[in-house]
Amino acid sequence: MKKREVPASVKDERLVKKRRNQMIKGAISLFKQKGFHQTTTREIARASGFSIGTLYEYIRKKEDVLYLVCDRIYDEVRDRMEQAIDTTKGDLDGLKLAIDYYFRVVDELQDEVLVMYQEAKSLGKESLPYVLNKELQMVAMFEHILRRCVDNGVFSLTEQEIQLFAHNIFVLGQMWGFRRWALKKMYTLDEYIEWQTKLLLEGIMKR
Amino acid sequence: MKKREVPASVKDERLVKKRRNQMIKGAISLFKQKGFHQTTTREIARASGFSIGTLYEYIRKKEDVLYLVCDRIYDEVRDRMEQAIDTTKGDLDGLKLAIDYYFRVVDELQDEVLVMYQEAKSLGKESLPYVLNKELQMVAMFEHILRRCVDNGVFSLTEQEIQLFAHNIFVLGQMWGFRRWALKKMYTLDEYIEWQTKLLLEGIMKR
DNA sequence: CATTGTTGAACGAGCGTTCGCTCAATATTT
DNA sequence: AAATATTGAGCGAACGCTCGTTCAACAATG
Repeated sequence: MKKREVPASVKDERLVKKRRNQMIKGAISLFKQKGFHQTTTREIARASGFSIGTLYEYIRKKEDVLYLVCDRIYDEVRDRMEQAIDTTKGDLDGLKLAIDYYFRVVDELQDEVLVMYQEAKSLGKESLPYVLNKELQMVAMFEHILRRCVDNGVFSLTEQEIQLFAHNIFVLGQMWGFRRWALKKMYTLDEYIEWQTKLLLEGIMKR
Repeated sequence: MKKREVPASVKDERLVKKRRNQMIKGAISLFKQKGFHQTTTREIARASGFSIGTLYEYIRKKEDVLYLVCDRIYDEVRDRMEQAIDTTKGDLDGLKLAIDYYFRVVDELQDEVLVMYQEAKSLGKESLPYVLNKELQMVAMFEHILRRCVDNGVFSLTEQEIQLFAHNIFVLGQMWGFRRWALKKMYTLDEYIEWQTKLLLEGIMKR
């Protein structure tokens, strides 16, 4: 996945990285407040700590900033997940912990997740599939855990059910981020995780 | 809920309604293709069948169009639901039917739902709560059904669980709309409804 | 002819993007 | 080591264009 050198010049690698980081950090904080479309390139430059001219030394189009931001956020979420979750164990507590940890990551990065969620659609035909693919990779982490559980006889699901269930975990996690206007009035994060885990695993039917 | 007369003039009611309908219809089809921000007022006017000047006889700001569109879409979804769902019965089949019907409405109006979902955030501080409230009303329909079921002893849930579960139904329905890029590769609508209903009701645990 | 409805040219703020310039740091020459 | 030349990151005024919005003129209605 080496592609996507946004400009083409041959500047100092260190500097480019540093400037990009300034840019991403500044842009995320602006996108959180006003969204991608209402944020001007000049604002991004100012928030990054350099001028509009310099900004365009490191990107070609405004949309490139959005791409870099989405890319970074996904990496951040994925890194945190990988760092904390053991996808190989395959027992029920492993699954519960994965859900718990994922929901907490979404909570901690809720602004970032919201940005990505709401603005990703503004990416061009070129970048969008690349970003969506990153999302599928995260869903695949849950699929993997579920498959291990099925192998170990913790519960039995078809492959189709595994994939759907993984999507559900993923989306219901995000839901805590993008529907907080409604949910935070009703639950704390801990309660949300607890009830949601219960509903996911056991459903609502009497047993 | 009489508020929100977007302009305030005293034109012929019939005409105002007619023009607004033209506008909403034209705008929805444009927003579906290009989103709110990339759609110009001139395009909206042309798609509505009149001129830019006339457009501004019936709205004050571009955002008013978005408000009208969101408002209409919610009404459309809610009307279809109310027309088909009996919220008073309170048995298991009633719940299943409600889910089934809701998912099919989302499927049928998927472009519209997507528009609302992605663009509602562009509404101003004034209109957004009004629209979000309409969303809660729809969630409340599911809450009502669930409460009746609990009353009838079909299953037992706390009030908190009822509300969360209603949100889950609502969001997992929308998920079929906003994640179709991933889901349509795996399931038909019928399959989606079938598996999703099963997962929602029974969870994944062995019983 | 008065009222109501329609039109689109005109406006101007604001936008993304460009490009000629600056100047400290570095390399080369003397 | 002093003098000179080269580099390229950084800059921001300026450009061209788009788009939301207005309004004086015109058309239709009754």
